[in-house]
Amino acid sequence: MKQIAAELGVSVTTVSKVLNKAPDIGDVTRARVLAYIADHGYRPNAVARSLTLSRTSTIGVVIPDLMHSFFVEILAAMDAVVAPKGYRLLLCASSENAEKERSELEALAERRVDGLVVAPAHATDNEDHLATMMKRGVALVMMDRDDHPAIACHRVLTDDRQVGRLATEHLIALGHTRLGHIAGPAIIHARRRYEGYRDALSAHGLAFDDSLVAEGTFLQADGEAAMRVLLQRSPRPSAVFVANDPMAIGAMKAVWDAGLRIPEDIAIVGAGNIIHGDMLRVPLTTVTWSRHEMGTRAAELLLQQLADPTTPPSRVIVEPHLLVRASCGAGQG
Amino acid sequence: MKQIAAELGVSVTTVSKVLNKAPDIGDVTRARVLAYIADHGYRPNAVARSLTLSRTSTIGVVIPDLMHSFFVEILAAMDAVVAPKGYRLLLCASSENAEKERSELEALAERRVDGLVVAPAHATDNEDHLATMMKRGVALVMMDRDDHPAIACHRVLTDDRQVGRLATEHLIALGHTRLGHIAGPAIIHARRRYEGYRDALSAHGLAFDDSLVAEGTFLQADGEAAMRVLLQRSPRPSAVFVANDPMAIGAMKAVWDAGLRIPEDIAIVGAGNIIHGDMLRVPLTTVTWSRHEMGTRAAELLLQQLADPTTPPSRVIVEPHLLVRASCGAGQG
DNA sequence: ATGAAAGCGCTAACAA
DNA sequence: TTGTTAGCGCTTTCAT
Repeated sequence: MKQIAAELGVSVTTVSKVLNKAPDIGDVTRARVLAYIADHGYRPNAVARSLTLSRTSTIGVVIPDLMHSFFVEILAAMDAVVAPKGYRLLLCASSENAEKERSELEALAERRVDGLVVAPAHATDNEDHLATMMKRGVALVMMDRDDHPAIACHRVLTDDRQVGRLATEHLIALGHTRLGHIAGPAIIHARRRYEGYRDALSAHGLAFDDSLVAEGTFLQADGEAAMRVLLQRSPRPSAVFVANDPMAIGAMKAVWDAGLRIPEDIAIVGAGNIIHGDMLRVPLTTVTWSRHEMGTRAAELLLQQLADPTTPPSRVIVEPHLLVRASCGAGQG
Repeated sequence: MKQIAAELGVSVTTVSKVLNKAPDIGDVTRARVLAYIADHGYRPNAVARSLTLSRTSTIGVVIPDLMHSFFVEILAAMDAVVAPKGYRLLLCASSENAEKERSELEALAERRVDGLVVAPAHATDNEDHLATMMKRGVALVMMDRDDHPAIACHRVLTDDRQVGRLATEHLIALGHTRLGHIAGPAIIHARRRYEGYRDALSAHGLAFDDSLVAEGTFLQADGEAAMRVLLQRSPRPSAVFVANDPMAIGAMKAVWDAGLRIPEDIAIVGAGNIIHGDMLRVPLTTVTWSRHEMGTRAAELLLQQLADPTTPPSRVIVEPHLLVRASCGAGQG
């Protein structure tokens, strides 16, 4: 393409300089080049540019669930800080599946993204990839999830144990004593929510009953299946803390399919404040924290790391709080 | 990197051939190379590869609303057909904004995507870009929206006029006579839904009342604002066809905020079958069509176009049908 | 103020 | 079966 631009009788170097706003270019030449570009509709080739610069101005983002508004909101916040700096986001979904995640990470590695924001789908898998990418100089931020302790990267998280506590204590305050939990998969993030649940139980002298805990992968379908299991227990729990909102919605479905009512027969509290959670048949009480802050902080850390790769890893915690709606019953207890 | 692989005393060509599974390579050499790659964790540089091949194996996707499950479901379907062929999707959101769309299209052009799937946000803007990209040999599929008639590309659509008819006739069958419409923006797709609404009106001898039509951009917030406008009319409409589900949800919010009931005071029908539409406080009656089929067909057409750029443009229509839930009241009327 | 030359990591003829 | 050579489109010293 620049060949063609050399039709103006200038060198490719000159054109390149014009495009990069180099100062050492004559005004007339610059004008000529700009004019030519304007009406011939030339677009620089980012691929070639990336190759020479060994920099793609692209940030890979790997999230576990594209259908969950939580991650999409974070994404939007990241994009807002990163786009003005000339970076683009390359979005990948792992579907809470370590293998899919691996293949996405490999693709991102081959594409030579400058940075990476990931909410890992698994506690141990793919750690090699993450480590390799860091070693290669790819800036890494771990987002929402806190596994892979050996990876020394920035982390933007919420206080998951507190999430579990807030949710469970709300239920307890409402007078429930037979409390179930639908847990997430075997990652530390889910584990902490579970621990928060147990914290609250023991803080209030309630016995822990193993049979009242079911497990899912954080996806809606699993929440439904898990709730069906809990409904088999007798006596069944009168209230359930579900580890995230998509599963909570699945759980609600299971409750209604069983002909029971929320919250009269069973109270439900989720986490993550999914979109339209306030518009549901029974508005979902949930624990929430700022997606905007998570996305913004993650993006800022990423950019900082890109600017100065020696920045020591930091750990930012976005505080959660309870959002009371209708799915646990009337008042604040 | 291949320099380093030439540590094995072979040429880069040889390594390249191994990676591309060329047949003319000795078994022992192949094995040695593969072994080296395996334990040195080498990843080919897709940027360089793209440069030589002038092919990125990337398909750009521009959708208007990342928070709308409709598009995300289509995306998932596309990914499922395209990924096994070695293509990756590069996702961009226009937020129903022509300027944002323009900047995303420019970025995709610079990145030299091989193909493009777009649901255009505007009837005329950015047509130059689309045309230029086609001229450059980028395979283009227009998805869900049918503007830019001058662009001769594949199109995967639903029958939008029929969408409007189905929705409106449902309302009429239920006995409503004062029918409002919350329309989408000035694109043909929205216009057709509006025409379907008018078709149904006149087919049943109902007068069209201009004051009962409000307009939004397809985003939820606009649906809410538009419904507030319609509620000012007196008498207000007893039923409203909203051009898509996100706006329908916004509209529901406005109705409830005004202290009215759905469907008793006002019936609502949407279009697009948004996720959790069945779980809303009042389950949303909507017109639906297969996102899976749309995504699959779009992806297949894209691949075909990539394989044979001379393929004449085709036009596939995915038929819509009514999905009755509760937001318009009891029975089938 | 402008340009020549080298090189980013890869693939594709074409030779050997 | 393997290697040599020549680019892909760009940026970047370093001369001029």
